[in-house]
Amino acid sequence: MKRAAIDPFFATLAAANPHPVSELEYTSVFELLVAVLLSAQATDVGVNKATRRLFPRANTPQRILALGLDALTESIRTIGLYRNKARHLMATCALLVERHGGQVPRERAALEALPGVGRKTANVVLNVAFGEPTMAVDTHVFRVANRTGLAPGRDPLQVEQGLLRRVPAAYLLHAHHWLILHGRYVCQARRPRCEACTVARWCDAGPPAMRD
DNA sequence: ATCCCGAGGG
DNA sequence: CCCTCTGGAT
Repeated sequence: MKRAAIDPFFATLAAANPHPVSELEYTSVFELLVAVLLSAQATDVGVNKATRRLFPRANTPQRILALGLDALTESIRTIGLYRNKARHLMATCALLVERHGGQVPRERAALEALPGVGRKTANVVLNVAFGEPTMAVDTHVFRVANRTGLAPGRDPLQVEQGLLRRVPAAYLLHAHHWLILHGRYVCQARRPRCEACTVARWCDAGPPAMRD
């Protein structure tokens, strides 16, 4: 993708999604952290199904610790990788209580020190909960950035650096959600819906007939 | 590089 | 059947 195309690319996505909100359901920073931790290799629909069972039973670190590993595991059993996620979440809750007064920390290093929390999850929490201009690179962002030529890279970190360099500052705060929504509903993995795509004219993979 | 791992779509 | 889904730990 040409550099001059990047601004109109995001302006078009922004116009289509005036309020780019996560489709994950949460009512606190801690619930956001849990939802994102559970979202690894899972759909938002699947995450919401699990958190609708879990949060009424326990939606604070203390309550999850009190719930116990077995009950926690049972509560999220419908989601993929659920045993690892339950173990990680339990350990994360223990750390939050021991080191952070039961609060979700705002520092990247502290976030990434939590079991089950890697760079992508930390970037989401920093961006969505604390308003920092980070770029979380998940499967959608990775695919869209590569396919369109917006920010090509072999691994997520490389794509993240490319996006931080290339995405205009005005769009940086919401670029994460725009790229996810675009990837989920238009630029799908199996069969990208180029015929319905509003930014195909700037896309490296767009049909030649639709390109500038 | 490999493992984890259910649900939904094609 | 196969692939994909807002990855992280070993």
